[in-house]
Amino acid sequence: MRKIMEIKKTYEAKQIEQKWYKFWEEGGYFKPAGDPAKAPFTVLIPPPNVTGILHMGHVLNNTLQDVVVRFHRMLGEPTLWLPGVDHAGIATQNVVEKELAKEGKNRHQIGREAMVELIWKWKQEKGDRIISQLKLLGASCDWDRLRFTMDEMLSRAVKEVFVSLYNDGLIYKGKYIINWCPRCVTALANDEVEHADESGNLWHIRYPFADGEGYLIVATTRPETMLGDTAVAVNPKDERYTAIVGRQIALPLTDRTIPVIADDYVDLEFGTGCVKVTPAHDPNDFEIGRRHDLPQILVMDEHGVMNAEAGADFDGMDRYACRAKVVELLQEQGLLEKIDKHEHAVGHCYRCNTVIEPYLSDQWFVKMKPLSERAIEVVESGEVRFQPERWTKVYMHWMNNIRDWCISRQIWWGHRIPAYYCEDCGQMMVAAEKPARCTACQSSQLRQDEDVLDTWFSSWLWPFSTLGWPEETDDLQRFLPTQVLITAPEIIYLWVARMIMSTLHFRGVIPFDTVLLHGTVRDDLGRKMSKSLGNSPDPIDIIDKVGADALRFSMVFGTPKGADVIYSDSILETGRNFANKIWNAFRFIMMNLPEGYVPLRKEELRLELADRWIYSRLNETARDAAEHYANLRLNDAGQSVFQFIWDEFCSWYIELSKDRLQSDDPAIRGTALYILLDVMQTSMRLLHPIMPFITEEIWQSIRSIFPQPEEALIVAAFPACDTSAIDPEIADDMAFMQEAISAVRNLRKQLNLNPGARVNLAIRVAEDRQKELFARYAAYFAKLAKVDDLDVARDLAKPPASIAAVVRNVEIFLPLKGLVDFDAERARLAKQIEKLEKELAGINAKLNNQNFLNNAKAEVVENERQRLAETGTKLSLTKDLLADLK
RNA sequence: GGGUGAUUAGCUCAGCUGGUUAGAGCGCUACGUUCACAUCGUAGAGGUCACUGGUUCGAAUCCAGUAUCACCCA
Repeated sequence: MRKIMEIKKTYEAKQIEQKWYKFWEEGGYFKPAGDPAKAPFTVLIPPPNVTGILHMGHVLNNTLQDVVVRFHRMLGEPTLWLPGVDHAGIATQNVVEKELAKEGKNRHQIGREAMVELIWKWKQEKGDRIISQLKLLGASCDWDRLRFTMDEMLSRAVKEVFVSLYNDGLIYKGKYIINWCPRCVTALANDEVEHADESGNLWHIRYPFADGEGYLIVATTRPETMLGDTAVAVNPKDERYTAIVGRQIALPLTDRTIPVIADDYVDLEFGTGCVKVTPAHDPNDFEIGRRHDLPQILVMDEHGVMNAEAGADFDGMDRYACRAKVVELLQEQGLLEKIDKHEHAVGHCYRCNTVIEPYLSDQWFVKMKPLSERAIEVVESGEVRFQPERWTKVYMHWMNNIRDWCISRQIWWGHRIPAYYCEDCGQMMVAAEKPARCTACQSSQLRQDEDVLDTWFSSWLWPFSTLGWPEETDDLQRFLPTQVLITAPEIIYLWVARMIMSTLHFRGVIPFDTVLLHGTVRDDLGRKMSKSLGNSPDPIDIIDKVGADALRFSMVFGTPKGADVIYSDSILETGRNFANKIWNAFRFIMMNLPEGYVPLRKEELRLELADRWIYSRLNETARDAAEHYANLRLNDAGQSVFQFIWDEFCSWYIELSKDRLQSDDPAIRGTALYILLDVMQTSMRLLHPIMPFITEEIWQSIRSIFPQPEEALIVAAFPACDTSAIDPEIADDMAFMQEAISAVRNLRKQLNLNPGARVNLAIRVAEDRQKELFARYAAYFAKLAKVDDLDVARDLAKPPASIAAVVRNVEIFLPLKGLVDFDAERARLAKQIEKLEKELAGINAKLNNQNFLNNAKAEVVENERQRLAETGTKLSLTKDLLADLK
């Protein structure tokens, strides 16, 4: 027997995890290898922000990816998980700006070049922290291929794409209403705007007709924008207003007159049914303005300060000061009808929380409609599949209503737009490299566009830019299309859809065939984890405490495909306890290993019921787990392996092996040891994708004494199901023994027997086969139910003063030595009878129903017949028992 | 306002193509320190599957409506 001291009593993850991660990384196991004849399996990481630090959302996302990747690696497919980070334009620039602010400086003071240099420096020093954190989690990415969206290679792809789309007429520069942050002085993408409900006012303002007869009332939440109004709109179906369409309004506080127009956009129900139209300061009004060819009057500058167009009274005022003044003046002039309290959603900058101003400005756009057509087709045809399937609808809805994409950002950190302007003649040139001379006037005075591209403009190229495009690299040939993309549904539009479009356009292939969308990690109150709530635990602390394996298992176990994860420390215990359980099963085996152990040869094994049963179950588990992993039902994969290891291997097989390990017969002992080791090492293979570290540790230990063909579990074969080992008859015999043992344990509990107390049993069987089974495996009862004598016979007389249980068609009697509460026993039997009768009634109802017999499938009917017989027998036996007690 | 989804044990949720005795983890109750594990073991309690109709021989499962909640978009 080995020294117990060698293996700690509780599993301690930390050192073990570090040891094996180093072993894998140095051994090059994360690189695509495997069977060259097999098609590669590739997963693209959703690149985290370079500023990011690991949070629970990353843990979920990357754990799922790693499980899938490891599973496929074990199938022998050349597997590549391609990692990378993105430069996160606004977020990163903000981080560095904040540091600058601590020194009392801002970016404008130090200038563009110095600022960009500073951000690069920050990136080298503090960026990529998340990469080392992913390693702690166990992520098996090919780190030699780590990409960054601002890498030379990826930047080249960005420029190529920009120029190409421009030349195809798919990129254009134009005036557009965008979300504008007056503090950051930049356009924001829709997703960068956070909406919050705020209580504001709805000001009702009188707009007098120009001819002096009467007025209309319009309602607005932003009265200052009236200075830029260029029309009033009513719904064409609105009979109240049909007569006034075409008349002119004298716009208050200005000297302008504006027309009344009719447009379907106007809601008849809302407010007065009249809407002021400010095309330069409201997205809906912008659209109305386009339809009716209205002027666009910009009354504010980029800092949210009113300009000359607003009129001399307001020029130079902040937008909120202006609002107050406008209201005040309207009041004075008797044009303010009323003020209502009004709840409405207000957009805020996700960075600085400043209220967003819809703003008309020069921006660059990608024309999306032409790109969307094939992207719709490939999803309709099933070439690209979303899982869970419901997200297909979300994707389609967006695709069918796609809008042009504003790709310019007024910041410095990112890919600068490759457009150049001639200082002399104003000519615009788009080119990957700066032209030497103006194409129109030959001037050499050229200036590059100040704006940079939206970060998504580099990440939408991720499927091919990371593989070396525009070079025709081997990687590109080999790994595109990739297989599974695993990400969060929030970025279906921002990223997933755009990748599909770009890859189809530039490569003519789909980027991936399956998109797995997972849920959000929430706290135990169901709230999203967020910095401001402070409800987000640091995953690194968790890994430090219980290990990455425990964290990974806990996350996977409780998370069905696509569902949210409710995280609390209590779910963590599931993984921690499981790791400990596995560890102790392993420890038990090692403790029983003789010095100089040599495994038996397969032919020397002397298999008995439990052995055949555990192999039968092992193979079923291998089959189920493989299916679940392949179908991305990772929680089910975890569930089946968990259940097999804990409830079957540990609770039954190990217990039953204990006596045999004490046997003097080397064949008996050797058989038990062999199977313990073999089932254990196979189980480690099944579990490895989810808990890579502990499984590698145990598997390597076993391998040193129980030879395995592979050198490391990470690249070991995932067990194929040996269907010949799955034996329903064996399973049924074993189930019968288990049911009987449980029944005896139950009886013991009825009597409140001490767990150590030994008992005798009498069993009345119905078939000779059963008698043989009980006789042969009496040892199981001795071990697991503390039974000494087992008296088994077909015509066995019920022992006097005994309590009994019915298992299938067998009666098990436990003679009473001490006192028994007969009332309690009668109550228990009566309850059981009631349950059985109810069940029987249900079965009878079905079988007496001619329609059921006619319509149901033959096997369903047959199944009911069998149940009728079994339940009937059990019921009558139980009734006899009760009668005996009366 | 438009869309998508959810409602099953005290809690968090499974239950995939209608036929199960409706499951799991945690929690709860009782007993237990026998030589893998108290991060454990054994046994047990606990559910009119949100509501109302419908389809069907048969509905937690399919359909319609109602209620409550959540998320996304505007």
